[in-house]
Amino acid sequence: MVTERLDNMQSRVDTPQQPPTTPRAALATVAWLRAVSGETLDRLTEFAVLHRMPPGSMLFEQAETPAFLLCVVSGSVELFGVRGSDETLIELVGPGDLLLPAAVLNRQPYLLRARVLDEAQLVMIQAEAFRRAVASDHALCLAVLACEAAHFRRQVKSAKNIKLRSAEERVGCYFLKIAEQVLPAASFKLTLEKRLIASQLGMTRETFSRTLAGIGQHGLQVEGDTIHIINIDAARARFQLDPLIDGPEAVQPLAVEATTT
Amino acid sequence: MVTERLDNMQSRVDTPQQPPTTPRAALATVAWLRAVSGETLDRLTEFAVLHRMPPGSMLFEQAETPAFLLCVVSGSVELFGVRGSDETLIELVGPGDLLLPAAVLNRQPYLLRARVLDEAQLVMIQAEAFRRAVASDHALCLAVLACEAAHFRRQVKSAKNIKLRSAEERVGCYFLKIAEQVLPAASFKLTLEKRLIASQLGMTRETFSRTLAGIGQHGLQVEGDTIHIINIDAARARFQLDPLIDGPEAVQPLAVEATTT
DNA sequence: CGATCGTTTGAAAGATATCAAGACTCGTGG
DNA sequence: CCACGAGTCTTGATATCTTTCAAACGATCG
Repeated sequence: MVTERLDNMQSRVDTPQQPPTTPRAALATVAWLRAVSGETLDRLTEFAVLHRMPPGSMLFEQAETPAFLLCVVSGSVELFGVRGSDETLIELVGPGDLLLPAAVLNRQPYLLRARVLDEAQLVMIQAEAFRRAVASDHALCLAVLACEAAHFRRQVKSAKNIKLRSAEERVGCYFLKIAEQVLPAASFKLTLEKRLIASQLGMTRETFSRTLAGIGQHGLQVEGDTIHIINIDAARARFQLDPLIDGPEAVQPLAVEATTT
Repeated sequence: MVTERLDNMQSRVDTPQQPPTTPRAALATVAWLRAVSGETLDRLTEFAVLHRMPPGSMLFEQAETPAFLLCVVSGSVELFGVRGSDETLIELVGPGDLLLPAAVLNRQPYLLRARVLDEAQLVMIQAEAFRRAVASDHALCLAVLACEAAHFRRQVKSAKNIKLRSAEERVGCYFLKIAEQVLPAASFKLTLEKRLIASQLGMTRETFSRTLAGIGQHGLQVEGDTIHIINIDAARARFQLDPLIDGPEAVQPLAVEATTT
């Protein structure tokens, strides 16, 4: 039995020894900022604060103009598209990720609502300080670009998933993907509420729930929040994972070939 | 009567006096590269080529590893998600935009298939040259970041549109948005094939076609490829545009407050 | 003219959402 | 300790939406 966090958060294995206690120390835990100079990180965190927020905390509302750049140090944050009283989960954000840096950079309103899912530590950096730092520090700019590129590719994958696959296929691939990851194990537990998985996959909880039952016919037996891998080959036959949809999408620092001068 | 290009391509009004004849001149027409030094643009285009491609030309296939960065100078390019024999339009790209720079920067496979829609002029820049230039020129890095940010926000808007609205609402808002733009006019023509609009909006051509008929009840009468604005208030009452979904998303160069030194 | 491609339409099946009710979990306060 | 309330999950019945398959229509182009 293995417990697995979803896709965007394989980095769940992190849990640094000691949780950082200052904004500066928090940023030091972010892998893709490694190439950024200490001075820039100092400048960035000069007026920053490190907050611990309980689950359910609203971080910002759709249409708000960003005052801070938020960086998730630990825990997780859900980003919802909102329309009237309906919400749909657009992205789940985990340790080391920024919350909608595009809106902060462009001084544009947030397109999504952010709410804490698992108790989270967040670094809050003044929006203007962030913009200035990106504008003046090339290494930071490169790092943010890599971060933004990863976010873009995740969105494209999600769009393909929703537009090209049926509800059952989306659910099946979601589970099969986790199954392959934990594979020597015979079962795993969901770490995400079902209503959130359903929303992320673009369907109602009821449809998701029903699909769950039917999926037992394809080698994946669902029992509460644990999934038993009964017949992985049957699952593979029915649900074909596509790396261009289901593959991971980590932040990759820009690599340039050695200059052959 | 007004002819209008869609959303991503309001920049249709451009058509520079003389089409550029060299890669270097072509990049000079791209607005968001204005802050980039001439030397960098020279370096970028040293081994670049400027191609004119007829409609239907395949530019690259899903899963390919990028060899070039493509920049659209004129015309337009469709980006499809592909699964077996199914295609879905994920993004339409017009003059001044880059084709999936995220894949090029990260040396990752393309997630989409690119095909020329309207005859296009394209600058082809060696992928490695592009990466090196971004890594060494801060202004270019900033410009690409702004470009990528705009792309990300477009994807989020599209995801909200598809997950939060019904098929009829998506179609209605699509038309109403154009209607508002051309407003003193009483009608307008579609510049995009209906099958492409349908695909972009996440439905089949048949569903789209049927929805078209029903939409006449809400003040927008469809006749072939021209839409008559019969009753704009009825349309507004039924279809509520949301700037956080339907608003434009142009590339914005990073603006930093004046340094008060 | 015939071929191709995009569009429209019909009829039927299928997928998905909605509404409503019950089961279950979990934390709180009596 | 138990009962309660809130939230989640499941299940059933039903309605709606959407797709599928098929055919016909209309343009465009050699």
